[in-house]
Amino acid sequence: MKSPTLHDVARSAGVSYSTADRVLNGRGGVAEKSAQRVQRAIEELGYRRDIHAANLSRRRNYRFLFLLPRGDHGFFTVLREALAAETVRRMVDRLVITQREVPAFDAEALAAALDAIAPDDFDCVALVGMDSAILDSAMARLVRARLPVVTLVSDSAAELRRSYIGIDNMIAGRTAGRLMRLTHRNIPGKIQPILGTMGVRDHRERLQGAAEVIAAVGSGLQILPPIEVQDRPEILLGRLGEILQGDPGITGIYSIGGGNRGLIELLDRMSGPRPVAVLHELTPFSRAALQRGVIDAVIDQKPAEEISRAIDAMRAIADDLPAPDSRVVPTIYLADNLPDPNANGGRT
Amino acid sequence: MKSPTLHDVARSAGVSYSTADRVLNGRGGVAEKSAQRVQRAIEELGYRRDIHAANLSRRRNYRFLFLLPRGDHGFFTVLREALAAETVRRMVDRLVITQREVPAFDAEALAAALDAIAPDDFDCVALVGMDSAILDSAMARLVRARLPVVTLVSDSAAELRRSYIGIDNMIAGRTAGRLMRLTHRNIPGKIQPILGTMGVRDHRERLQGAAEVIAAVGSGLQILPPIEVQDRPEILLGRLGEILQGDPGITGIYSIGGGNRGLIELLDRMSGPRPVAVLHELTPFSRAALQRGVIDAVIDQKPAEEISRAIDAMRAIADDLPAPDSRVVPTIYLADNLPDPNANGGRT
DNA sequence: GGCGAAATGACAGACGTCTGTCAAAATTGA
DNA sequence: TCAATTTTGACAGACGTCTGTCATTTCGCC
Repeated sequence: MKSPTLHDVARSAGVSYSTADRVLNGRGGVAEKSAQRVQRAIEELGYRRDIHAANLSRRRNYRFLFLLPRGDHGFFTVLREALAAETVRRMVDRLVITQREVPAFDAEALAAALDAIAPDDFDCVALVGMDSAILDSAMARLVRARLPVVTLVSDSAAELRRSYIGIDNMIAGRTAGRLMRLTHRNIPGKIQPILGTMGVRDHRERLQGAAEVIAAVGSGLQILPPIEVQDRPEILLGRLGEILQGDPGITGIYSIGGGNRGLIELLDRMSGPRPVAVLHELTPFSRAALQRGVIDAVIDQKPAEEISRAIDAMRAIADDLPAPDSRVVPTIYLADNLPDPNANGGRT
Repeated sequence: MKSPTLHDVARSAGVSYSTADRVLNGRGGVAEKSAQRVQRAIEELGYRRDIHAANLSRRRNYRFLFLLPRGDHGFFTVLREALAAETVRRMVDRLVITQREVPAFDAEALAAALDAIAPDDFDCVALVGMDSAILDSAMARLVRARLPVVTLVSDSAAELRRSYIGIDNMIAGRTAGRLMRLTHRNIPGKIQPILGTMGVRDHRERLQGAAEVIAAVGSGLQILPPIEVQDRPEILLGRLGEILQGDPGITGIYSIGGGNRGLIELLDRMSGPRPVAVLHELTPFSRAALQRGVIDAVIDQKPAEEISRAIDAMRAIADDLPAPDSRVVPTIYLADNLPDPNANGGRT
């Protein structure tokens, strides 16, 4: 009934506890054949080390560092809050989580933050990846110092990071495209994509995914060249305003990332029928817009779930278990299936 | 840096470890003022008992029993598999989970299964609720025997169960309704609901939710009287076949529960444009149908997540912590955002 | 057979908590 | 004031693992 202990293993292998321990923890100084007998006993008995007893004994804490983008960017705020909630919830499990803020979209600053880490202070680091050679080499330095790194929300340096936790942006884009097709069923239309900048891979991928689905033969839909708003609401208001005026045939707007607030403002001011609007990331703004019917759908990557899974992955890494990548499936929120805003999103 | 131990608390309160322990574990025989000093010290130091050390010491396992419906009903199969996966994943956390199967939709059998439980063998029981006085009284007996119960997927006896983990079916129905409106945008249409039986509260609630949204003023949509298929595919094939023949104005089908396979079969055979089809529960069947474009959307309650949260709730109950209800938000799957079928769904 | 090195076993003390026992101290009541 | 209670403290052994020390045994080799 009860699971075997290392003492049981030792007895079954006909060796002393000390020897079994030396094998289990790879301390060396064990004859080959003894080691094999211990290994066999472990397998036969189905021994699993009691990780909690082990952690107790070694006074071990899991010290994780999260480097999260600063700023009132809606999504990052949600992400930081999710981490804060998870930090206290996981304290009981010996998780000591440190949250540091770094400037958003600034690879050099992130690299500098990495360089400032004392590798012995943490067991694993999580960061939001970016395409940048400077960041890559900073990550390489960390990894060389034996501090594992995982990427969160946005991947980078796939050979260096131990795990990526986030959505597949191509899938997110396809999902948006599918929503456009469903809302258009046989009716021809034009979809206007809006994005921060084509310089961000995540945005490019979403656009590509959406384009694949929207422009498929028989969809009757056409996807227009994207507007780049560079995170500046006035650009959005101006350019999109013009375009909508000039072409009343626009039946859908896909906001790929950035500029949600400006877009919502513009839609709020529109009179008469408005295009179908699909946005990314559930924030207080997009939630309110959904609820008052100004937009139709929000595709969300569930930051709370990403945080929770990232922590799981980091713990697996710290415990030397295989940590699989964790692809989060983007979820679709409509006006009716919004999560309870008070719930801490992730779990319970 | 490191968190205080009960020894620290005792020292700070000026009492012995024994006394602090007596207070912490409510063993009695402690003078009121000593108890207060200990309590104050606990608060001042922010003491949190090390639950893992405690469990180690008391040789404690969390013994949970799940009573899950038997049968190849797609959803229940997924649910059982999710539990099996979670059972092994959580073994490391001292969770000993027993899974027993009971006949599906059979309140008396479920009640009998409850009566057969030895209350001392488990720390908490999870079951899929049903409206039934017999079940209620069996639950009452268990609760009186000090064995807490949580409901999963479907609620019942809200005063007896300690926690409900599942979706709000009204919300699920509204979400389906919203999908119908989005796919119809201004185009009038008729929506045909299909359900197992009006005798199941979950189905009634979904229908009601959908009706609220579909029949709202200005939607241009009409909701037809539901077809009850009683889980018998031939009824569905016959009745729905007739109806579709007779009324080509049907533009949407909402399958509320049960009969998915029959519906998919029928849609597969249809030629020409088909109505919008929204189903519940992701199963191998509905997934395949989504992928080949025979249906448009699946509303899923994420069984793996429900299982995971149920376990969390049960553990909280066993540890005497408050266990909040956990409303799972129904999620929408389209052809493009399907989860990886190999992933164990829930976590990691 | 004897030497050195390698391998092994035996302990002990720790981690933070639980549980039981027993004696000493403090408090209460008559 | 004394006895009966109540309260308290001290201790020991446990849970399963880690870690270090030290003595003993075994082995390979000359």
